[in-house]
Amino acid sequence: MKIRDDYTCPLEIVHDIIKGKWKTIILYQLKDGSRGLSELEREIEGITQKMLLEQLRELTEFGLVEKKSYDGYPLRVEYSLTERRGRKMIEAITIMQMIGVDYMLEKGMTDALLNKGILSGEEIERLMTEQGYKNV
Amino acid sequence: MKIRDDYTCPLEIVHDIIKGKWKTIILYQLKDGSRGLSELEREIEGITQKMLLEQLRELTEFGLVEKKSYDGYPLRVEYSLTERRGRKMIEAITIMQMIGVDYMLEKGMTDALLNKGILSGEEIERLMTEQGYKNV
DNA sequence: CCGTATCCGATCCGATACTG
DNA sequence: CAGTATCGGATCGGATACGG
Repeated sequence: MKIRDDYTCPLEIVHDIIKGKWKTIILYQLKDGSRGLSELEREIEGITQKMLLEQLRELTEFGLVEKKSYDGYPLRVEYSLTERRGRKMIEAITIMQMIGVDYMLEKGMTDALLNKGILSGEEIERLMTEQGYKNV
Repeated sequence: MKIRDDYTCPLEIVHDIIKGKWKTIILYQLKDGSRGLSELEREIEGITQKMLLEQLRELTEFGLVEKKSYDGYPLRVEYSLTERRGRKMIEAITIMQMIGVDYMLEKGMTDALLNKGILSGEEIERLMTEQGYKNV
């Protein structure tokens, strides 16, 4: 991606930073520590190597992700969140994920939440009662 | 936009919620109170009526924005943030805006920050010194 | 003032093949 | 294991015209 230099407000940059289908998912995957390319490819369901590299490059350009290469064989590369902006973005993504969870509870999409271990059955039960969402 | 019903993780929904060039800007514009369509059109530089309506509809479908219509002449419609999800999203957007501001400071794009009244000259001076960014 | 419809170039993103 | 190149369908988003 060509980074513009004529942004007129911070939210325009925000858009460029988070746009794309995979950015938030990649960042979230990095929140527990650095990862190699193939690890990410394995952990993120459905992503292709091309998209992964493309989005990682953009995230790096914006200073949210850091890349370290180690020569030798096999090649080793590590991607990780930057302290300054990457960690900060995780704060925002965490809030947004809560909104996503809330949406899924409202629409009764509880299976995915259970399967991915995001919430336990008890937590789902409690939250839905709390919010007045009907079980479907 | 057709809302899917087969999301497998909350971050997929997050993506649908925030994607599009104008969503965060529209939400941010609503943070200080409800707005009519033409007000938003006037306040958001560069947006077309078509995009505005499209994005407002999507934000409404996801429960971040609420729409109230009042019959009569002239027609009056008010868009506002929902307490439950709209306000929550502003928390995330605020964090992301900080990242955008930081990026602009690093790249020396201080004019836009001054012109929009986002930061004062003194604040810019202080932050740049604090972060070790060089004046350009 | 508010909303819909259409056309069309730009961009996104998945598939696939290939290199060090 | 890590990364590049290309192609083509789908989607996005701006311009513009029209309707309630």
